[in-house]
Amino acid sequence: MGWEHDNGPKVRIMGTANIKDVAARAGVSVGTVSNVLNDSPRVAPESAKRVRAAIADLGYVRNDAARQLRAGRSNNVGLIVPDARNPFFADVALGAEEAASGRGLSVLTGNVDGNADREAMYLGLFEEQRAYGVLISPLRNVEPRLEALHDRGIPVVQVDRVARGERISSVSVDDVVGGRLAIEHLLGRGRRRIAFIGGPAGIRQVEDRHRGAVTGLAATPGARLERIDTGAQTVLEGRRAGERLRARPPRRRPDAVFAANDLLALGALQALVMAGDIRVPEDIAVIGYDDIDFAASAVVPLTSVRQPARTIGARALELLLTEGEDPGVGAQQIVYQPELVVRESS
Amino acid sequence: MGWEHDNGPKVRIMGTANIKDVAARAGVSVGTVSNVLNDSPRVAPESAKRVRAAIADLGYVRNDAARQLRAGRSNNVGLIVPDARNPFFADVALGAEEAASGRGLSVLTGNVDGNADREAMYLGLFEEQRAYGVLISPLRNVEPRLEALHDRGIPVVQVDRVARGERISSVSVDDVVGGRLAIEHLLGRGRRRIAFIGGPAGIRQVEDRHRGAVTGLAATPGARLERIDTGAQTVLEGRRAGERLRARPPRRRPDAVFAANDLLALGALQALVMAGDIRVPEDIAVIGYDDIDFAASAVVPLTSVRQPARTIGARALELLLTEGEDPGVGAQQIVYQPELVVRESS
DNA sequence: TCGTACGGATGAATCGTTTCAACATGAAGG
DNA sequence: CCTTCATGTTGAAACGATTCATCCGTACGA
Repeated sequence: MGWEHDNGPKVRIMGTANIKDVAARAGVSVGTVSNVLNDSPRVAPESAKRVRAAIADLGYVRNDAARQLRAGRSNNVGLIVPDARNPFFADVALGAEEAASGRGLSVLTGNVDGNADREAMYLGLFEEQRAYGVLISPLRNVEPRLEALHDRGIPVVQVDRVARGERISSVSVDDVVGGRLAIEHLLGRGRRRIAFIGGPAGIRQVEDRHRGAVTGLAATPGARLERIDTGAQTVLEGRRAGERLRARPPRRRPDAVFAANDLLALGALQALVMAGDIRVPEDIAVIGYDDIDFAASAVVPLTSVRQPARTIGARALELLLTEGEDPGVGAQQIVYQPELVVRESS
Repeated sequence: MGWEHDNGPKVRIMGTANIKDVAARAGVSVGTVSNVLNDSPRVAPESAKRVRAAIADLGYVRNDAARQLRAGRSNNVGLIVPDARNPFFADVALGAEEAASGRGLSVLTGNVDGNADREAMYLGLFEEQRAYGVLISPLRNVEPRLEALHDRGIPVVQVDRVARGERISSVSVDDVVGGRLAIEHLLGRGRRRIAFIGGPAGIRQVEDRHRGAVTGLAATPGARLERIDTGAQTVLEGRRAGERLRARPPRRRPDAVFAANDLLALGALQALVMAGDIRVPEDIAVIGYDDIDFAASAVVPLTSVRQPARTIGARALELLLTEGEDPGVGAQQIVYQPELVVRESS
């Protein structure tokens, strides 16, 4: 190459070295360096040592973009969650991350925060990045979009929502059953005027849980279900809904509240007991959904419908792997059953 | 090219089309397609229309790896959080995401879950990906690592921790002041035997808050601070610590608990009041840290030290931008002041 | 008529890695 | 001495987008 001597000005700025520089410094070819990087067995120990020394000297770090370009796909799994502030999804993420580590995959999470545009943005991002796969708990129905990813060779698994079509896999919990469990529990406690507090209409989880509640109610004559819509599924919105109930004259209040998730339930619970004139569960029973950690330490420990969040995340990632390895296998729908956790609030 | 006719077998499998295919189909050069993709002004409307039609027909999606390879950096900002289950970090993330959107950047979050290996893994990942920048709330001191990223041209901002060196920017809240605020509040309520419950020793936030507590205590003779170490900063660990306190004979119990974060505080609070023989705050006052949403809806609404989580995230991202645009500017250390939020638990 | 300016379009070079057919070397076997 | 085999190593091709010097027409002014 003609610059063995006078290496002063040839020194690259630290951190810009590429595989060629490493090869030159170690006195081997780029192919050999690449073999060392991917610890292929076909490298003599002596060469490997020199290569590793050169890497350390130059502060070389592999350029993943080039690697991906060549490979055609990346080793990142995209996880798209509707609301990172909901601990339920943090748990799902944890399950996925645990399953991914050790298999050379990394999970990168995109937080949609209830915004459909951002959901589309992250889907586009992972598509452009040719992610190894995508896990998504969609806000609304985006299956056409997901099938497009699938066709591009990016495995997709829907989390917390059963896929309608037959091409996308999913891992979920039966929310209709969960809603029914909740309502039957309240009915069993003698409650008849029940309020359902739920996030923006159209959100699948909300609708399914509501539907389950309606179903469960049908068998009991005289039982009523009122629906209170909220703008989002947050503690704040729950509090607002609770305040609206508290503002009513006592006899127009429900005798039980079923919230579509624990954030709403905790907010509502707080608003109800705040003034002290309403007792939970005596006057109004409250039940939530997800059984997040905070449910147990609420003003009144919260009855809730538990979902196996971590298991869901882990299982979803495993489905992704099987599809990634063998794209031929058909889609699978895995449905877990929810579990009622009774505490003092009901 | 010789295949204008007989386009049957030439049709690419949907989703594998590249920019050349688009160019061929639109009857223009790849350069022109690229110009359309990056909406450069130098394209005749007519050509642009044909290109867009071709893109739609072929289901073309840009390959980000190739784009990044050429560009030398990506448009993704990596956010590394120590514990996604702590709503505080979800809020920080939200702040960063809001600041990023609209500037063509996406935030991808890596959850370390208290595991230093995974922290290193995500740092390596974002380095290999040549991320636009990295925001990190480090578990322990990783500044050497961060400076390496910095030298490679990847801006780094430490979140929730003041940088020691002068090369890395940071956005944080003064945890020593926060610890002092908490302890002074408890002292002001007449408490003298205080227990500090904190995550694994060595975690910076824990140590700073503890240090602040010790400082605040010094002025009051007769006041004692006991330290109870936990293995992690979770609700569960907090509950365990609370149970240990409850198991003591009444006179050996503290008269106040200061927890290093709200998760610990909520767990401890729950354990303390569970049996009913301990009253909060009469027998034992409890104060937490972060003022997460759930603090207000706890068994006994929790007094806490508030940090402006969203602002921190947003500000950190802005620092990243200024460094990204002009790498010459020096590092900045932004420190916010914490704020005491008094509720019923103290 | 010639020169020039300008809006558009072109396509080869480039980014950094992996892959793989081909090659070099030495040892073992006939 | 000639094959055959195993073990390492080589380096050019390929991945797909962006960039930029160059080129093509056309219109306008002198």
